[in-house]
Amino acid sequence: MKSIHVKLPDGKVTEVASGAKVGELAASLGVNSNVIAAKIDGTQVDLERALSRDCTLDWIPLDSSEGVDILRHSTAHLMAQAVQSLFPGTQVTIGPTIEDGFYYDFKRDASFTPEELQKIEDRMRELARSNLKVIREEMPRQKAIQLFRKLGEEYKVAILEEIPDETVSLYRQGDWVDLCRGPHVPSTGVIRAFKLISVAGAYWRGDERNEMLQRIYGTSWPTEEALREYLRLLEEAKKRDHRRLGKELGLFMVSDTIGPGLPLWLPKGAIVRSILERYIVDLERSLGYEHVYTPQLARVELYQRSGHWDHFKDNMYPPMVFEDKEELVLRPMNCPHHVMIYQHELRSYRDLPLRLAELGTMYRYERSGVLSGLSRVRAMTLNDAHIFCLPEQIQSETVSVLRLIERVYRDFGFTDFWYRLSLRDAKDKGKFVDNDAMWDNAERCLRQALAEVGIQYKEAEGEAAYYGPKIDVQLRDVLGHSETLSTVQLDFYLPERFGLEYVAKDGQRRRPVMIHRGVISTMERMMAFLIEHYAGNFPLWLSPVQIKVMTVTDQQKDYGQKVFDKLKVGGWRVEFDDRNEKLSYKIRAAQLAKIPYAVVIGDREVKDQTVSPRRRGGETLKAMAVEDFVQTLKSEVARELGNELSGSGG
RNA sequence: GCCACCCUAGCUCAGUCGGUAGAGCAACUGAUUCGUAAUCAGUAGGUCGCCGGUUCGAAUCCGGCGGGUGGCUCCA
Repeated sequence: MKSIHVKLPDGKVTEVASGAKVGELAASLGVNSNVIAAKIDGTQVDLERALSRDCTLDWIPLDSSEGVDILRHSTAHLMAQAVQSLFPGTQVTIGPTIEDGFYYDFKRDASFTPEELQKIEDRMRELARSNLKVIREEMPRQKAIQLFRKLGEEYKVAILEEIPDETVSLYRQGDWVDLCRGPHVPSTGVIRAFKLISVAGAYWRGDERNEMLQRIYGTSWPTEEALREYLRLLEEAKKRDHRRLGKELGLFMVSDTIGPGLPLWLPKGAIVRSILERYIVDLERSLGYEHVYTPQLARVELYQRSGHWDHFKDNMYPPMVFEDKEELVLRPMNCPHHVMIYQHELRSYRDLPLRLAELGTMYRYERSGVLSGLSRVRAMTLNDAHIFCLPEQIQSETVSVLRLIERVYRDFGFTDFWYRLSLRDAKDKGKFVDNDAMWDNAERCLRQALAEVGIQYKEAEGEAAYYGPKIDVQLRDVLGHSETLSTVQLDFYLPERFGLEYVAKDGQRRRPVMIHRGVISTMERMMAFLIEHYAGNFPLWLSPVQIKVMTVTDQQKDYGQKVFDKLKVGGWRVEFDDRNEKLSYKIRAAQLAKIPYAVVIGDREVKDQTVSPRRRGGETLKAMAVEDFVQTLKSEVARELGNELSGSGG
């Protein structure tokens, strides 16, 4: 019998008989029983895989990221097995792993009820307990097609018909079989800590023209503790949800009567917003942006000219018609308005780059199913700017926008984000402007800028704007959804459509380039992120109410009022709680309202003409004069602005 | 827009098998004057999302519509 050399993870080389199984080698070496799969020369394999040549071997333990992924995939299989045993006639389609879990899409006429979900979970536990061996089997593709056709699995047949390989692999556990690349856990007994989460509709192959399948989401973990911890984190995340905190803290509301996706900013939310607006406008002005105001209505012709009407109509509200003459639309974007400002006078190359910025309110018709709190709305105010520049300024302008984005994120302490280079889908002719040279050029410019700043990014085909490619910055909300916060879009198209010109050094008329950019997104979405980011505990400089003055008894009302007035006049956002309640009751209320400072006033403070501040969270400061307290506040704000807003760390 | 689920007082939620609504918190009134996360008592508050149907009778059953939630699709 031939023997082969296997290099183990510790670097040692061992000799085994050709044909020995990976799992047998693991057992003979006494490796951790947690190992559920392995990698041969970097390719994942089951423990049942036979070793047939010299190779390098790595173990995949259950609690490694690869191991958990395999576990979840196997759990998806277990669920499909349970579903098909409980509901004969249900067809399987695909069942991949996703972050923190898995799903499987089924074709079944009825949808799954919550009770059925529970039944499925129960059946899964039975199947797991019976510890079925998971067996891989390879067969010619045509034979597999016959097999699944006989089983009535039309979707699997469809998938098989598109697989290029002539040999495919199946996995069997008990009497159940599925088409799958693998690898899988050696037996169902490995699957212990799982939970089915929800049912949802999903289109076959993700195309809404196709039939809708029933998708079941679930999660699976190496241990019960890990599962419990995950479920606990989910609960925690829900408490940070901006929709919940927005309601609890009185920041914003949505009214059915006004309409979905049209949020109202309550006084406290409006304070935060106005501070944010001042922050970004000041920052932009310091960087050479000029702010403008433009109207929210425009003639339809404007958008026909800009191309929005052809490419963006589905997201626009229908026009308002006046006496069959004039048609006006609510604007979905203000780039054409800024184009008009550019064209208002003859521009010289010396005027460029011209950076026009606006906090502009836009209206976009979003399909009802996608609306969500403040992060997905139909009326929104964008932190928008359009940079008109010379072609040779593209890179430096793009770089400075990227630096601005990085600066702002540092200021607010955002760390969980990534860059996406969004490109067109060249096959989708209707969706994107058709001009290959223009797209290629724009794409090259963006790549160069990203390289200059040294930014890592992922590419996404089909995510571009209709007029050009863009760099998007994706942030994750507390529930794990990724949303675009910032964007830099390069546009050769609108300048062409509107015939923009500048007078070059040689006196010739030339065409400028436009860069569309948004840094803090819309005020709505930024607010949503900030609420979740701070879990409602806004830093002092942003907090809608900064201080709550409270008396211990009615005896201190007069002095309390004086303290309150002094702070109010000093420009602090302060409230006075002089209700006839116990101090601890008032403290609790202030804490729940997430107010940074409670200022306690009792007999001692009246006598000494002091205040006793208590920080949100419970830290009590020693009694001090109001003036000293104000100094404390001032230095705290300075520290926040210093650290957060200069980006100097901290 | 599509699939599923949900909608009861300002908020969070009970409400068995159909017999015209209940709690806690908040609000208000009174008592209490109490020093760092809930003092006690009382009062008021709801066309049970809306419209229609079944029924002697509907928060409860059925249908339609609206809104929300989780997904799908879309996402400038």
